[in-house]
Amino acid sequence: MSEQNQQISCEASTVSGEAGSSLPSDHPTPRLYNTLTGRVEDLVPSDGKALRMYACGPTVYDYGHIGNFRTFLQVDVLRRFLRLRGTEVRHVMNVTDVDDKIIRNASAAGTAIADYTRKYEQAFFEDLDALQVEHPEVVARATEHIPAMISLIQRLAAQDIAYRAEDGSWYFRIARFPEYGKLSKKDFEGINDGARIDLDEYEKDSARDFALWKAPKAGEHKWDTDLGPGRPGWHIECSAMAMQYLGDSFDLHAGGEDLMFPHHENEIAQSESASHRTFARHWFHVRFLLVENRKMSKSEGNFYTLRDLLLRGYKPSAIRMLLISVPYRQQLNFTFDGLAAETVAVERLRNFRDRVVSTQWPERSAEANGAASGVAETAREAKSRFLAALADDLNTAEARAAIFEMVRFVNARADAGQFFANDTVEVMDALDTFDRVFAVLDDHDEQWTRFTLQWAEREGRLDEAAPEVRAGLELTDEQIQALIDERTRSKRARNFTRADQIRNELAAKGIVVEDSKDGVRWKRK
RNA sequence: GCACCGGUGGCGAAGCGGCUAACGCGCUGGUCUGCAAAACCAGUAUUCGCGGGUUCAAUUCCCGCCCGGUGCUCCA
Repeated sequence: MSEQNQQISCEASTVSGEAGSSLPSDHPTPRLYNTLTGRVEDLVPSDGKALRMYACGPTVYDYGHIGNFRTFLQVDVLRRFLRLRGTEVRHVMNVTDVDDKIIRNASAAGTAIADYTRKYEQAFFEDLDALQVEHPEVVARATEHIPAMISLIQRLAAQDIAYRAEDGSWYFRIARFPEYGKLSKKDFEGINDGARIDLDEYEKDSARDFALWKAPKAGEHKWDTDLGPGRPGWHIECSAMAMQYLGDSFDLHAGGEDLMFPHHENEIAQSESASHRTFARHWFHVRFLLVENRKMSKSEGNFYTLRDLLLRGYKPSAIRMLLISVPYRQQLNFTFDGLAAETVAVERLRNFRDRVVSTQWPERSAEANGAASGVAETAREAKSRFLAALADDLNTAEARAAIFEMVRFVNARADAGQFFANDTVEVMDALDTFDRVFAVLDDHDEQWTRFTLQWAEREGRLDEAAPEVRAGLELTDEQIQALIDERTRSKRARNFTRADQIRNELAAKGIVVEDSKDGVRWKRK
């Protein structure tokens, strides 16, 4: 019924895509698990035009860690997949640039909070770039949306759902929102919270009531507003900005699993109490990752920022590949062995693309015309399997498997002399489709490693960089090429001792040399 | 304690009622190569945490147990 209507409206918006070869059957409707309903459901723009989504962004008080980035990466997979299908995306992300931690850290550093947060906000977007994460259409800073938050609180106050406590803070009256708990599936009916917490201390009517607006403590940064001086609560920030940019009701809200309660539950309570409409129809939660089988934490000593990993010599592409490859609803066990494995896996795909693009493939002869080598068919099949897997609740593991199977098959055909010039189109189409979501084939790794080293130098943290990383970037491309040319001359002169010496020298600096019929290739490991 | 999720080869990880249990990495042997690398071929889990049950048939469904993780406390 409604499902069918959605399908139709969705296809109408798909047609605008450029790829004429893409049949509708190649583009099954994306289905995604919805935390709110507990079911896998179709995900289509409710207005038939753009998918409106809100994703909780970073609190910019420090550098982002790999757990943060798993969430942003999975949201990136979602938006890239939607765009690949031709669905327009309107993606809003907040930047929380005021909260307790920021206020504390800024005052400890003796700087204004804006100066303190600017650095980390910039670093956050640099990290996203390193990981090839597309930027949202709208990035909204909390501190620039105070009036929207005030007016939302006022809407709630007008209904007596928001109330002012004695100290000037404003709270949300949970008793007025009977559906409270519907997202996290918690039942608050039987809870007698007064028995557990000393209410006077909180100046709240009920212990569960949460802060919308916090009265300032002495000397703290504050905004003077119609509600009185203070600063916004965390939850109201997302409600206000989501509603400002996406309307009272929109398609999807995303975030890490820990945000489900209380943050997202509170967002729902605030927003739906104010608007009397469904806030977000679909809720997308990304599970936590483990590091070496333990929860990542500073006390465990397994806490890694993206920059930590880059300084150790791991490539952004491998990190992206690893964090993306395990479907978002599964806990992912991040290990250094796994990261090394993904480095090789990315390498395999890049080698394959190079081979397809740079080889002079024979034209299919007239007599061979009838006998299909199966390459084009396999590529087409791989592409549709890839798309189907992603449409099935973003099964990235299955999706990449389809591409790897194609790679092995095509490599084998090519070795057997059964790959022809006109097969390239289909194979590259499958590969490009893969990469529009996975985004690991273009090599930006060296660029970001270099960038991170420069950053470390500025921050006085160069000693954290692995020696091989620094050594690998010592040689310029020109110097490397000169050595390779010398090696080639030595080889021609059958001076293999010198040739191998050069190869070993380069290898020590992380540069790998490969010979093939089509010439010498080199790359940074 | 209550709630939820997961335990599949050396590692990571799909599959979730019946196909030889994907895929990546690793390892072993081979082809190619001056040697490597890349690529390919062959091999690498008679078995899916443990014990019951349902079924003609279970890794896939149900029950119990063990182990790991998460939430309940402004950490993605």
